Amino acid sequence: MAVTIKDVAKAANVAPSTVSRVIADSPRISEETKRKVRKVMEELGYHPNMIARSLANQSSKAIGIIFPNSGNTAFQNPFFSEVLRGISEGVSEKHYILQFTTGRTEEEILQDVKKMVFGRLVDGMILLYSKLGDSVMKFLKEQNFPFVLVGKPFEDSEVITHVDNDNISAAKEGTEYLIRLGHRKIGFIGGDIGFMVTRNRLEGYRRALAEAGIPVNEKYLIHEEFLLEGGKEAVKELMLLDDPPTALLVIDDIMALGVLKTLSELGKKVPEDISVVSFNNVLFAELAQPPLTSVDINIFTLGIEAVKHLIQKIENPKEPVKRIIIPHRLIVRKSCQAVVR
Amino acid sequence: MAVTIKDVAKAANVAPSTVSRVIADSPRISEETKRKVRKVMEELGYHPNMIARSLANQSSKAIGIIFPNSGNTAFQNPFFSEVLRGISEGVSEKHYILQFTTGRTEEEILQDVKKMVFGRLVDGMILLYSKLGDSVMKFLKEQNFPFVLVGKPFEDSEVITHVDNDNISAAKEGTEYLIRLGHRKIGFIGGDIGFMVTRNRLEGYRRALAEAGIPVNEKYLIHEEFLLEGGKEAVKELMLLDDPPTALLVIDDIMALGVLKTLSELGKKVPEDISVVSFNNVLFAELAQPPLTSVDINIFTLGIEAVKHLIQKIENPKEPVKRIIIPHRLIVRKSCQAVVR
DNA sequence: TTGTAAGCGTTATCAC
DNA sequence: GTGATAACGCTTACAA
Repeated sequence: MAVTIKDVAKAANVAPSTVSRVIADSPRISEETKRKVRKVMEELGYHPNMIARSLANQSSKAIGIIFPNSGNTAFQNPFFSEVLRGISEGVSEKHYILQFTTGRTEEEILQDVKKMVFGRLVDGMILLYSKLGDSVMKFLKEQNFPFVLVGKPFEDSEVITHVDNDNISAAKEGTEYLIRLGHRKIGFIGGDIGFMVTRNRLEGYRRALAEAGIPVNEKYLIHEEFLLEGGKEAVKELMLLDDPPTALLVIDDIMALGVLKTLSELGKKVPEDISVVSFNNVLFAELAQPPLTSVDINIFTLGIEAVKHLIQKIENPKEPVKRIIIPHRLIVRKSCQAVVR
Repeated sequence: MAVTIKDVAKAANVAPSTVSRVIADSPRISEETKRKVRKVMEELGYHPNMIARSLANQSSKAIGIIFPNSGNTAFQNPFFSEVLRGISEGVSEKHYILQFTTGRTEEEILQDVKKMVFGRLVDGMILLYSKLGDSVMKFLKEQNFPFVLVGKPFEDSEVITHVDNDNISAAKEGTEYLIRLGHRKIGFIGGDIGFMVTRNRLEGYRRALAEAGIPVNEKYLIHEEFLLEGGKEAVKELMLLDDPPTALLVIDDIMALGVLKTLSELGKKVPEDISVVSFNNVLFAELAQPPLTSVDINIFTLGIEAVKHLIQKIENPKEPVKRIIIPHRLIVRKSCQAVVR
């Protein structure tokens, strides 16, 4: 068995409580005893048992991360790797520890979350998606457990600290860019309409069209749950329309890659035959052929801010609810071109 | 404060130990008491405190995952997302929990690992890389702490349970495929030579050439640490050689994407002007333009097997050391073509 | 079949 | 300044 605080105490001829105080660097302990105890800790190779500490402190100094159903798409999408990088960065600085849900269905994830919350395994959670009627968020709210949402809540947004982009503007700007290039027939390829991000971006798209006096053609609207294969059929249908779009707003770089592929199979050239704007600006946007014009949403920062405000909330329960909006920026590359008349 | 085992005991008129036994579904408790206690647990909304349980059991039922310096490349590469999916799957089944290192330098990571090990935060670890002189693995070995390595150890491989691909054969086969297409001038673009995977694949490449009687041209060998940008200059130099290669073996799909991009900037067409074979077969290999011929190494399975054997080792310390080799398979797509004479 | 009590390794509240 | 001692919530001999 490993060396405990008691072993140190014995060897240093002090009480366990003294050792504990030395560890906490309590000002009420003399420098001399501190030195002595530290020396013994060193010699014996003492390391604190975090589990015992958690139990005594009623705090685990750990944060739980909730992914959308990891089985399918989630881990595939670099968005999550990138928020994770941000989160990791923040967490590391604050000396917290990271814990993950591993469930694949919403039900399994809920079980994971309950285990973490009730099991006192984490002090707070970061929810990486906002989905209509999500039972996980409902649970967190009911329990009044500290959490921050990455995304925009469907309701109670005055009560839920969240960090998000202004996705409506982001999509509006992307669409406006296309309109400025002379496009009037613009398709929208979105994901599951159950996710807030899909809705917001769709809304931005609609507003841009409205302001430009372009009626929305419902045939131009596609919602696919699956990142890649799924979009295929839909895109084909879209392009087979009598009056196919000359530009596409695609909700996500990865989906855009799928679209690019389908387009190339159909013999359509980007940007010559059709322009594409997507979102997120993950690494692969730049690597695509052609490089994608994409709205950068600062994913890394999303992660950093999420932990920052979560930790504030954990350490001060009276912390007011906050809404953090991370700026976005259209990165123009080579996937768009002015419409030829 | 939440409801504890004692509250349940009191409400059910039994001893705390009885409640504990009911939770563990001990056969020594009568069905009747079990029913009664369970009912009370339900009513009171009892949930076990995992921290307390860990302390009493001296086991956290948690597994730690060690990433290579996450700051840079690691999270960017879908390899890690994909192993994680596998690990996640395995872990979820066994009702273990996942914990992460968040450090960015080897030193920070080592600190994270020490905290997990000494702090009793995890029962075992999965090391996701094999690097020459790595202090993290050294530590794990010294402590005789249960871990499994994803990759091939540099030394002591009889002592370290590891799950790996036969990367030498994988690379040999990839190279042979190119040779069969008539290529004799084949470049090798690898990553950090400090990683075992780089060395093994280079070795496979060398063997294939040797068997085909093709001398190795050292000018054709490139080692770049950075996934994307890094390769750029090197690839340019390579292609500017008097006698440039007609085919490239690239260590990783993501790096291959960078290579594809650079090639296209140089006006070189793939596969017409130059053939490319890469490794890992992540999602993006298929999505690339042209779709990449890549050696599938079953990343997901790598993850699944890693947790499986780790858990065996955790639950039975006498479990023998194992070496698990996951099969690979060349997936032919459109990035290669026979050499024109 | 169930209860009692000690113990897991800390921290925190009192005393002195 | 430092030392006893009681938590924290659970498991597990050992008794009964």
